[in-house]
Amino acid sequence: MRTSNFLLATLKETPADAEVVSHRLMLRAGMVRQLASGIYSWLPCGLRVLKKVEAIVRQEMDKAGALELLLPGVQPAELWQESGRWKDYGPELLRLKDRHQRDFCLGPTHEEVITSIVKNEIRSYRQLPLNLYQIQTKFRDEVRPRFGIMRGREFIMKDAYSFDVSEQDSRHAYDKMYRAYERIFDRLGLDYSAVEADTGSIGGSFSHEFHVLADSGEDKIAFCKALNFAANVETIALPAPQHGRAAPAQSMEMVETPGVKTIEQLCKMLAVPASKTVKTLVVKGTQGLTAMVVRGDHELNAVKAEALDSVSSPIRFATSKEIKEIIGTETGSIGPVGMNIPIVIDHTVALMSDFVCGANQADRHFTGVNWDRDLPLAKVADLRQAEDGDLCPGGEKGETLTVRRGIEVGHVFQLGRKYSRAMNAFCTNDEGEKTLLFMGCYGIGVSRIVAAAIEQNHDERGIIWPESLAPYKVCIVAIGYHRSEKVRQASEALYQQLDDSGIEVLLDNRNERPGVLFSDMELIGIPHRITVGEKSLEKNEFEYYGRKTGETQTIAAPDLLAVLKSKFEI
RNA sequence: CGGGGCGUGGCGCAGCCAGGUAGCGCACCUGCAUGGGGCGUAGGAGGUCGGUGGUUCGAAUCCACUCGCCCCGACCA
Repeated sequence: MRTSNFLLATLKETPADAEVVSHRLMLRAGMVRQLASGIYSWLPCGLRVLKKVEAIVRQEMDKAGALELLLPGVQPAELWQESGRWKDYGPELLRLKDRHQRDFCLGPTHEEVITSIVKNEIRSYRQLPLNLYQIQTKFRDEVRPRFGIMRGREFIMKDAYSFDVSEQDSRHAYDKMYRAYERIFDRLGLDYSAVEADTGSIGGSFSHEFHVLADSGEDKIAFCKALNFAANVETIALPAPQHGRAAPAQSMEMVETPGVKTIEQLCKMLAVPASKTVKTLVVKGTQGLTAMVVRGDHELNAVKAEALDSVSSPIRFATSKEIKEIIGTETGSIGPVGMNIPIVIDHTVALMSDFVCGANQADRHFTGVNWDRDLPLAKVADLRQAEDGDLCPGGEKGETLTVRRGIEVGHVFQLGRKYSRAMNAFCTNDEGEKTLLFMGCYGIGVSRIVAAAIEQNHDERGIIWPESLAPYKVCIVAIGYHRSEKVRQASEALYQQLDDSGIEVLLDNRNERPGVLFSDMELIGIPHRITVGEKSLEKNEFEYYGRKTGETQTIAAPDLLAVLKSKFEI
């Protein structure tokens, strides 16, 4: 391809809306354009990268024995009513009506459709195991789309579904997918980690998420190097600490805390560390409201809270109106002392003494509060999120956890019989009995991977593609293409030679200043650059520049192809 | 959903408070010049100021409604 025939939609200035680096660079490099909130068009340069990701995913899925198909994006409500998710899915499911006023939705995922196909086609265990996948556009009406392609409403996903006659076979299919995912992310050239994940509302036996490690990630991942353990922080159970509770040293006092709404403000005003305070969060329970108490410097783990019988699932926080009506105070001054709704406290809170908490009166807190003496010890549970430095739950020698941020790009899941049961997907086993199928589902965020790869591979000049993802492998920058016949001929000949060798090459033959050519090629992140100019042509040489290494080298013309190939990673 | 912010040529912004000729930079087009890192120079084209309604002699500017986009949100409950 020549840039003279290409839509090279690069931007010199950064659009004001773009916050994270991948979003900025995708816009600046002319890869995507926003059409509506969370909805993007893919321009040629971006599409080439997207196709690279797709191709790798497709190859490895095929190699793992999965079969590709393509399912509809628009799905009838009946199917979702059958599985129960028409009610359960909530506003993220975009619903619409056709001209006959029949209900449909835009598929946010395809368990229903795939199950309906399989239950009609599969009769016997002899037809199994089966793993079907597709690469398709999905739509989830996110509350708050953000970070460009990273959390869009419309996005591209590879989703696979396995069907087996036994739990053991299903486990087999799961392991196979897990290994295929490792190969995929290796080939994509990403720094990633497979972590134990929450099976969430879907239930199921186990699940792993694949995360690309990046500071802009929305998830927190805990690692334990010593034990080779990694998990999403929300899944990590934290056992009760073994030490006891210190004896009370202070008496309980009410103090004025005007304007204090946050733990930070509270600590500042009273000059106490956050670990001496507690925060009380009010959530909707199965009967009325319930208070959850964690230490001031800890975070409530929504998954753990949800798991409690007394808390409604999905978890919902009480509104300020409800708090005012039932507890009779403003947010910011809530505490367990004299609380008139059920209380659950975290393990660590149960072991605190002389702590600070809200007094359930506006602008007042208590100091020197102690369990048993000032208030009865409440129900104790594991409520908080694991943090950097916490003890590794599997460790016995005091191993600690390190927490980093990750972007979830893949998820493998055992579904068990949830959907086959709801939708009556049976087959006959080797004893002639009808038996419910065991399912697994396996997702990869194809479009998100493009953004994640940029988060991990960029510098101040632009994107630095891993070779496996680059829109073109080599670019030829022709300096003086329109002025020098020599340059034009040499660059065209080189272009032809590379193209004939099956190398994806972009010839920049625009009538622009050299600086413009160089910086655009660096912005869009082409891994290898050959510069053709009169100076070097006189010596029958080309100049090489490596985007990732910054390496420059002059290469004698006859050696060019061989030397260039030696620089390729793949 | 709550809170905040922003909609003015393709992009980035000023003008709005104090109503009166719509402006700047980049990009674009035409010359000249230049040619190894987003040069220089001369000229030019392009906007019913998100939409609707109102106030006014007069609205980008004031008022009301509305649409769109962005950011923040247990941190405290």
